This record gives sequence, structure tokens and C-alpha cells, in this order.
Amino acid sequence: MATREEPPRVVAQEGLVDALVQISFVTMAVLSKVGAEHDLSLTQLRVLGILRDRRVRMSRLADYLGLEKSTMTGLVDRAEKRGLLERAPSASDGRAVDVFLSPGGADVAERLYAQVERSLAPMTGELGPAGQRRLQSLLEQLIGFDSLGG
Amino acid sequence: MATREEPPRVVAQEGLVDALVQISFVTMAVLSKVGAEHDLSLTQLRVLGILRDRRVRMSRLADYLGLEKSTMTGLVDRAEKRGLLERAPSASDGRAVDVFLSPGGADVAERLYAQVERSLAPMTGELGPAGQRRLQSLLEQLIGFDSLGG
DNA sequence: TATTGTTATACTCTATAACTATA
DNA sequence: TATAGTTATAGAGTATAACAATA
Repeated sequence: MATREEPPRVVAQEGLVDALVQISFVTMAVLSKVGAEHDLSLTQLRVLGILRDRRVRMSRLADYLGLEKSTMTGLVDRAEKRGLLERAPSASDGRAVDVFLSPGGADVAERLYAQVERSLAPMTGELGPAGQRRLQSLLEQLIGFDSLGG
Repeated sequence: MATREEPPRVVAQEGLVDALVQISFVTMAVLSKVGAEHDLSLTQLRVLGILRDRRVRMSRLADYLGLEKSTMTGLVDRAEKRGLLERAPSASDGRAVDVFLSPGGADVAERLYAQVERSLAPMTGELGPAGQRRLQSLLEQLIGFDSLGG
């Protein structure tokens, strides 16, 4: 008699997806705004974030962002022209090009990161320390599952 | 001796912002992908989402999205040309133009919504029912605070 | 042959500035 | 005068297709 019927639910808890989508739009709006204050698009912001602790080749960067290599060329062109990052031929593969932050770009990246934290703090602060820890724990479980990366 | 010093923390719980940003990028990637399968940008997706249960004027739509009115013109032009939504002069203000979903657009919007739920379900399902409820509750607290809307 | 990156091209998204019509 | 929307223009972001250089 212990037969437990799976509820025929294919989707998440009612309302959870809405909440997730809404909070994501809010977070993106904050990121966009911080970026805009430095004349950076969301994508450029991500590039700086990715390169904060890595030196990667063009194709890898395209993979991280989910963009075509041809798109990367223009993106990196513009950022390079502004002195935020630099290109260098790969030592191990004559076809490849490595991309990395310039000293100035690293400065900007650090400032951006701090500013994002400050901008989101008023919102996350609503939860109090215990709520923040619980939220972080739940989000990290979700991230662990994810197969897309970012 | 019960003097409790406030820690000089201006930012959120270490790691929470990272988690929030990461999960937001994942969510946006899912939304983008679902939209792309219908040849819709993230912005077009949002427009359909907003109009799902509302008829609004151009300027209001621009406010919701945080975009200029001139940007709305092109956005609505393209969606209208594809038969997703329609324009009509406002009854109460001779200058204003109302925008609303066409029957076909409403169909697409419903399908998109269902697809987003299905696409996110494998991830949110990781938490189990109790975790999902806790996450939803925490996210809704954050949304309640937000001053940007979306 | 396959892969890496760039170039050429085209379309979408976005903003600023100038304009028309209505309030 | 101020507001709603469009048009004109320009730049960024994006993809597809064709190409050169290297593996």
C-alpha cells in the first residue's frame, strides 16, 4: 500500500518561475545600470567579469558567452580600442589568440564588481543574515545543477 | 555588556551576490533560448509577457522596459509586422497609441510561458517541494523590496 | 580536413535629436 | 508649453557565410 503516486507536475512550484524570472530581470537591470555608468554593455561587463581571473582564447570566450566567434571579434575590438583588454598570439597554438585584461581594464573590473555588490546590497539586505545564508544555499544548489555556465 | 557592534559590512553575505548574478544569467539564457526558438529577442519576449494581461500605451510600455519611446516604435513595428500585436489609437487621449496582443500573439505568449516553465523545471526541481517553497518565499521578499519593476 | 580567427554583410536593438499632432 | 509618438540617424550587438592561416 505504499505506492506513492508521482503528482503529474511537470513544472515547478506555482509562482516560483515567475519569482525567479522577475528577480533575474531586476538583477540584470542593476548590472546594466552599473555597466552603463561606465559605458559598458551587459556583454562587455560579462567579458570583464570572465577575464578578471583568467586569460582565455577568443573561442573559449565565445563559448562562455554563448556567442559566435565572429561576434567576439567586434566585441574584443571595441574593448581593446578602449584600452580595457589586450590580444596576444597563443604560445601553444599558432591559430589562436589569447585575450586578457589590461591593467586599466583590471581596475575597471574591480570597481564594477564592488559597485554591483553595493547596488544589490539594499535589496539582499532585506532578508537579514539568516535569510541571506538560506537564499545563497538554495541558489548554489540550483547553480550546481545548471548545465549552461556563465 | 550586551553592546553588539554592527559589523562594518556594506555588502551582502559573501557569495550571495555572485550566486544571484549567476542564477540570473542562467535564467536569462533560458529565456533567450526559448525566445530564439520563436525568433524573438529577450525584449520581444518581455513585451509579449507584459501584454499578456494588459493593453497599454506606447509610453507605458517604454517605462516598463526602461527604454526610450523611439526604441518602442521600432520594436512594436517589427512585432506588429509579424502579426504578434496591434496598435490602436487611444480612446481617451488623441495623442496616445494603445498596444495589445493579437489573437496569434496571445497564442505565442501562452506557449512561450509554458515553455519557460518547462525549461526551468529541471533546475528548480533540484530543490524538492520544500526547498522550492523556501526559495520562492525568499525571492518574493526581495521582489517586494525592488523599486525597478519588470 | 578541421579549427581559429577575421572580414563582409545584414538585421535588430538602442539612444539622441528634430519633428508633428494633440493636450 | 508640455506630452505622445514617429522619423532620421548613428553606433553597438548579433548571426551567417566566405576566407586565410595553422593544425
